[in-house]
Amino acid sequence: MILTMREGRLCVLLVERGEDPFQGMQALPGGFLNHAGEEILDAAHRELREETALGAGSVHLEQLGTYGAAGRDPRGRVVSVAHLAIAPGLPEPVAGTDAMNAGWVPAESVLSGEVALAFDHRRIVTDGIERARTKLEFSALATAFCGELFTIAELQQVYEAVWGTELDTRNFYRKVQAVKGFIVPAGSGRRTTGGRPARLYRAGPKTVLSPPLTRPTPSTTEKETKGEAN
Amino acid sequence: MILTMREGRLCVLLVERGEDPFQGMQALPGGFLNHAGEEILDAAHRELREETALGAGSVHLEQLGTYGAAGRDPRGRVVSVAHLAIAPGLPEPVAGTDAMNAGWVPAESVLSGEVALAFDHRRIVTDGIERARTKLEFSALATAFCGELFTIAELQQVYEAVWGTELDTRNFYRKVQAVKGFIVPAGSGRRTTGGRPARLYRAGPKTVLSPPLTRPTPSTTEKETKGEAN
DNA sequence: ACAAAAGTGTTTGTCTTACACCCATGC
DNA sequence: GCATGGGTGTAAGACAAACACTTTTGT
Repeated sequence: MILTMREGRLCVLLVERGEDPFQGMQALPGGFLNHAGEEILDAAHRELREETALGAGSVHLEQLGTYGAAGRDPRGRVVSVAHLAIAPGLPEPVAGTDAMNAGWVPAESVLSGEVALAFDHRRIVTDGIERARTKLEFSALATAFCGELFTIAELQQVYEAVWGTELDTRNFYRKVQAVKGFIVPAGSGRRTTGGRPARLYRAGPKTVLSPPLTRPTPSTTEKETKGEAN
Repeated sequence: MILTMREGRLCVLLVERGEDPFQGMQALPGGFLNHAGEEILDAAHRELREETALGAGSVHLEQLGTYGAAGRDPRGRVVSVAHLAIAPGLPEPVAGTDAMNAGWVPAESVLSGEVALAFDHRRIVTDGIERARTKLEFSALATAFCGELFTIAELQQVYEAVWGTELDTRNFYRKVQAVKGFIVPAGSGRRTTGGRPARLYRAGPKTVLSPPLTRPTPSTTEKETKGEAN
C-alpha cells in the first residue's frame, strides 16, 4: 500500500485488476514471493520498484500486518503480508505487469467507500491510514511524504492531509522546532505563491518525536465515546 | 507469545525445545498451521489452548507481526506470524507436545538478555512487550491481565509491572475513574492484606482510553531538557 | 487498634490553545 | 504594496505531579 501527497491530498496507489478474481476492480498493488528464499521485505521493495520505479533508499517501507482470512481470495488460501510505503509526490505511474491501469486515488474516497476495492483491500487501506495517522504523532514519518528538501508549510500540509484537520501555522511552527533533530535547516529559500520565500529544511536524525505532535482529538474529547465493541 | 502477571511481575511463557534446532534452549510456544484452510487466528487460539488449557473467550489475542528473515530458522525458510496473548495469572503450565518443559519467565530476564532464546524469539518478545506498553496507555488492555473481578490496586500493579515504573496511588485512582467505561464497580469487597476491603471492578465496555493514562516518560524527557528557546 | 484501600483537596508547574503582532521579501 | 510564510509574545485554560489528609472496614 503506497501513500503519497498529491495536490495537498493524501492519495493511495490503486491498480485496476486485469485478471480473473475481481477483474476490472480496483486493488492494491502487490505480488507473490519469488522462489523460496526471498526476504519478505525484499519482495515488498521489489514490488514497490516494479510499480513506481522508485529508488529503494528514499522510501519509507514498513510491515503493516498479515491478512490470512479464509474467504479473502476465492482462488483459495492466500496469506498476504501487507506493507505500508510512503513516498514524496510521485507522477502518474506506469502500469505494471498484472495491472491494466494504475493511478492515485484520494484516500478519502477509499475510506468513505466511494471507491470499492477487491479482496479485503479496503480493510488494509483503513489499517494503513490509521497507522500513518498515529505514527505522525510520535515519529518523524511525515518527512517521508516530503522530498529531500521541504518547507514547514509543506510539512504542515502533510499533517493536515493525513489527519484531516486544520492546524494553527504559528503553533505548528513552534511545535516542530521544539523537537530538536526532527527537521534541520538547509540553506537558501524558495518562494511559491508570491510571498516571502520559505526556508528549506531536510529530515533530521531523530525518528521518535518527544514531545509528540498531538492530534487535535477529532473524536476523542467529543462528548461520549459510546460503548464500542471490538 | 503469552504474557501474564505472576507475583506482581510481568512474565512470558517459554518452553524448552526438545527437538533439533536449538535443542535445549528456551523458545516461545508455537506451531504450524494445520492442513490448508485453517485461519491464522484460529491456529493461534489452538496453540494457546494446547499450551495453557485456557478458554478461548477470556483471553486477549492479537497479531503482533510477521517474521520471515532468511536465517531465522536453520531448517530453511519459515515465516512466523507472531501473536500476542495476554491472560490473567495462570498456574504453572503443563508441557505441550513438542515442549519438554514450559514455565513462566520474568519478562525482565528476557529483555536484559539474562535468558537467551532460540531463533529470533528475543526480538519477538521485545516487540511484544513494547506493544503491550504502548497499548496500556491508550486501550483497556490492562484488564486482560486481571481476572473477571479485580481491584484498582491490582490494576495499578499491572501498569507498574508492564511499564517498570511506580505510580502514585491517589492519582492513579483518579485517572482510572476519570475514563468512564474503562472499569465498572461490581458488588461487594474483599480484603487482602488486612486493611480496608478493596472494592471490586470488572472491565467496562470502553476499549479506547480517552484521556489516555500517560506513562511517566521513562526515557523521553531524560536528556535533552537542556535546549533553550532561541 | 491497625493496616490497607478508598476517597478528597490543594498546590505548583507545565503544556496547549487561540490569537495578536511584527518581520522579510518576491511579484 | 500586498500576499504569504517566517518568527515572537502572551494570556486563559487544561492538565499532571506531588503530597497532605480523611474515611472506611475486616481482622
